[in-house]
Amino acid sequence: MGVMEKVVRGRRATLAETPAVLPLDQILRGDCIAQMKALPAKSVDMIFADPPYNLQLGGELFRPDGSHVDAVTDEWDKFDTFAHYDAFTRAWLAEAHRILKDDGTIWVIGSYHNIFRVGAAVQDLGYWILNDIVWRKANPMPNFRGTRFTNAHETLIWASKGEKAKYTFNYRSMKTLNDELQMRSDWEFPICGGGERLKKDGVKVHPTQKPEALLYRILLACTKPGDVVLDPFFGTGTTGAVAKRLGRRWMGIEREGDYIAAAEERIAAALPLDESALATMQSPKSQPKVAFGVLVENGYLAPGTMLVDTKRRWQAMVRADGSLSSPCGANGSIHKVGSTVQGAPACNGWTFWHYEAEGALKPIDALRQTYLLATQP
Amino acid sequence: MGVMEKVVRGRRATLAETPAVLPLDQILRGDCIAQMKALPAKSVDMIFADPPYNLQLGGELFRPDGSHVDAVTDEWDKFDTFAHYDAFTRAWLAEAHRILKDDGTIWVIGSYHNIFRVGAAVQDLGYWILNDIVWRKANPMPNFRGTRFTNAHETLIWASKGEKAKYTFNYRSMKTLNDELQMRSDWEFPICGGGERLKKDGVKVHPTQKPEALLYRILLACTKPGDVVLDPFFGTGTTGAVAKRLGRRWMGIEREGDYIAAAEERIAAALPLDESALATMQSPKSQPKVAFGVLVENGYLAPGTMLVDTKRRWQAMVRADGSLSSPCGANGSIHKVGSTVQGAPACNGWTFWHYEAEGALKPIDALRQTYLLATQP
DNA sequence: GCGGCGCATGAATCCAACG
DNA sequence: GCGTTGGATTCATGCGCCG
Repeated sequence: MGVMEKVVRGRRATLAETPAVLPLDQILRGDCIAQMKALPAKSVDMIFADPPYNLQLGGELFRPDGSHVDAVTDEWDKFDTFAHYDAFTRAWLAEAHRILKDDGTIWVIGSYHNIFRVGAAVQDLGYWILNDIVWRKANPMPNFRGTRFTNAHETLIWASKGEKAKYTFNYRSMKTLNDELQMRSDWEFPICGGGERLKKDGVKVHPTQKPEALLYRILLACTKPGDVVLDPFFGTGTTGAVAKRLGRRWMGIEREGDYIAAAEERIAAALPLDESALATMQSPKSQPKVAFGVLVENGYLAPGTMLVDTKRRWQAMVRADGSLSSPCGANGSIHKVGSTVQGAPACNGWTFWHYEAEGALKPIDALRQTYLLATQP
Repeated sequence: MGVMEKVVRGRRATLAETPAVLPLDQILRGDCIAQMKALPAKSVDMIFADPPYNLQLGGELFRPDGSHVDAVTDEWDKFDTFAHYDAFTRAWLAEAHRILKDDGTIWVIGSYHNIFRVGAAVQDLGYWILNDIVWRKANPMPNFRGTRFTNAHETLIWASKGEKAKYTFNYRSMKTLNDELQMRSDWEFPICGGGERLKKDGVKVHPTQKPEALLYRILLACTKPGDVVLDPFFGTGTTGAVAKRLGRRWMGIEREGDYIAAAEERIAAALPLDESALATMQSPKSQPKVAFGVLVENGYLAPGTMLVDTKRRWQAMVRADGSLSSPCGANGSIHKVGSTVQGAPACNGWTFWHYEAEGALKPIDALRQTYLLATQP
């Protein structure tokens, strides 16, 4: 379905905000620059871009056990020179700048192979960098030959259209998400795997699928419900799936038919959250801290439930007053018992303790998020 | 004391490695580009650089000729300003490239204001990026206005002189430092404060003094004792103080007299570590090599002994000359036969092949360790 | 059904010395 | 310079099999 058909789908489109010509909630097949050129100026609230990294990999790499490392060798990641990569980068970033609303922002993710070139281009094109964000990978691939530091992170750039531009930043939502501390510029997430990783016949569909948690935090931080999000390197549609879940409108541009097919199936299966769950936190006064005990009081976690850490090395039982009790005799708050059993000076109980749900371990912080989303007006 | 005096001080200087013309363990006063131009080519093992971060925050900016650039905020001049910063960056990076030994490396630290421009320049000048490292600040300054994410990190770039260049990386030291796990690309340190922070009349001497722990890890990872480290933006001399402590030679370039005075006092007070304390975990490859045949010669393993892998899927017989012979016809070194029987591109015979001892399988590498322990003084 | 073990795998710019 | 060879090198996670 091409951009020229100008079809509008979905529920939340508001004429005042969203030009009717936008092909919302669709994947546009083709080259990202050409497709962006067909979109109207100042029509998009946010752009998330995961462009080719230009990895410049050499020969084959083997693990110490002799197994072969499946590298990113796709044609779409190959560029002859830095100059070619720069020209491509500046071309799509310039189109992105034209399409963005004046109060819109752009996110770009990359690694040291490309992010410096991307960042310089972002600045040269007049964008104003608001933050660089580090995605710390909880489980990165090791450096098998012992020749460098483990490459354990990727970098994201967040920028507005210019120095004086206004932009959306849901400060309270981020602070709430971070246990009432300001959200920092370093975020930790696992790489995309398990049930979230799209596979076909047991083989990963896309070599670099991003975790939904990453997009969830970005969209929650920098967009409002109903906002239009464009992903010019859509891949298997993580941006679209999370946007649908969070009640945002989305557009994706992708060249590869296999990726498009996987993305469409995935997004069709995604469930939007309740309207009520989407309200973001507004002011500190209307947003008190959530005590762990409140979750117990409200039935999010039953007294007697056993909590464990991710490695099941320690456990503790939830008591009726919201305190924990461990078999070794430690009692107190989720934070205190967490630090005591570990012998650590401090511990964030919200992320340390996990409960069993649908056969998987989930941090109790997830329950707090559920609670907050459900109770905030 | 100027560079032209060509004084050599200190203990570890080796004529073969360190040209006598280097002004070692000194601060050179003046413009960093001019001072670097006076240093001989290929004479420095490592460069650590903490350049001015940027112009838009009102920091100092100098053109390649050393003249001062007035801060400007006009939109039209922003490009002009970036261009000047880029020219300055490329000028000092080019000199640094000339001064570095072919197996030397460079470190540059920066924030999102400048690091993308620096990184692009590093790549354009032919350096080969080895890692980007994130310094996660344990105690960053909060974002007081609640308009962005807390800027809680800075970025370092580590690069060799070119794609094929060799370089020093003390892998074992880093792994040991990190509790026997590979050192990752994200490091956490507190910002410089407390007794480490240099103050004069209660006021901090330098606005961006770096923590010694950061330099400690960098020098430990990428230099050997006696190596020459240059810091072209010396400031209050963190690089010099740590280099002295770790038994490395250093050179600093700095323009401001106040910084120089503070740095000289600080470095004079720094205590070098003991030789014994400087010893770090060594990679096995820097231990004396032991040929497998030596073990046979010395009776650690008798000719005719059958070796097997851990799962007893393959076996091979030890021959008198230290080669192996497998039933399938493969002959040669322990590595070659190991790779041949597996059909693998490579194999570490020392860990692949096992012998039977007391009813258990032990790797032949254990015999090598025994031999080394028995024969090393 | 549960726990333990083995195996697969992830945006990776991944060797050095010698003849 | 290039081909050959010695030999050094991995962490977290999810899944499936087996006892």
